[in-house]
Amino acid sequence: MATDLMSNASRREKSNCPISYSLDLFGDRWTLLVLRDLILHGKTRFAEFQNSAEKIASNTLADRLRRLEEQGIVVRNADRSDARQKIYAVTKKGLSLTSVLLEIAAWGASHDSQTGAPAEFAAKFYADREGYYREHRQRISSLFEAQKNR
Amino acid sequence: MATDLMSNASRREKSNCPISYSLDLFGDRWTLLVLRDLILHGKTRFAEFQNSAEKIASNTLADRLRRLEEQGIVVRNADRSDARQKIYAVTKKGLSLTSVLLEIAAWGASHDSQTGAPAEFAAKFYADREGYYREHRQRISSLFEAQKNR
DNA sequence: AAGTTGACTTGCAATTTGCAAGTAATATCA
DNA sequence: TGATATTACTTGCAAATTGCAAGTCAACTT
Repeated sequence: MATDLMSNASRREKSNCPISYSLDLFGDRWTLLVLRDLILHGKTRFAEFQNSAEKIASNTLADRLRRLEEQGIVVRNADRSDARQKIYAVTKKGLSLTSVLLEIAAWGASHDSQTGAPAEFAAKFYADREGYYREHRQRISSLFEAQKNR
Repeated sequence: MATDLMSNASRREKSNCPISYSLDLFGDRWTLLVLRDLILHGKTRFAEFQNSAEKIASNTLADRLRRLEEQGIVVRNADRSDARQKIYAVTKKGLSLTSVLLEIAAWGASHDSQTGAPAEFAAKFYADREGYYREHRQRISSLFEAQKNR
């Protein structure tokens, strides 16, 4: 599997567009799902990511985690009480992708008639994004704090 | 090239997650760049998309436009004054992806030291998203209005 | 000491993508 | 009016990415 950073985007010509830059880092089918698990579901271990409903392959997961780490979006630490386990957590840079995730979630929730998201979610989010962030900041940033104290 | 809808996501197990749903539709290296060109740069023709700095291959572009059309995110109309040309435009559903694009752009602009985005963009956007949307709504929705009147 | 667990890696087949070269239907030019 | 351009694609093939199943290997657990 791809070892060098950027191989994900190696075929695309460079541009100075910030959207293109972002997509080089997370514009693929899996990266944002891993970040969703980290940021919104509080998952921290390899096996937990594998257990998500979408069933990412272990080699792809390893590759995505490696890239995210190389980009400073996640950090990998050994678990103190069990050295086999590695604990993944988002950095501040990674946490700042929360609004991207929520925006994508709100769009999906509004357009997927089969969505599993709570019925009010999208409406509440669109009506007052800042309010929504404020309301959930505690929960979201607590994940980050937990990681800092390791 | 993939002809049937969803082949892009065929390998991923279904889930009821709205993020997963969204990524099935635009979680790849090219789709959001096409939407960027449509929504933020006002491009409307096949050749215009091909001319963007990232140099999408023509078969991939055709495939992405086809999928977006199948999903009701863009519409394709013949140009009245030149039947060779097709005019692509976003629908309301497509236009509602603007906030996703801007959120991704702001993140990229904040983290890419080489970004071509104006220096104040990300700061202004993060300081007051609603204000930013309000300020640019005219420009953005005019693209939509132009399409509606065809 | 033997078995289990967790986090990966490896090999190979199936898919997707990029590249270069078509093709087909207009439109424009001489 | 016939020849040449344009525009929006399609096609064939090579290269890159992904998924799947089966390891590997160090650290627990019993």
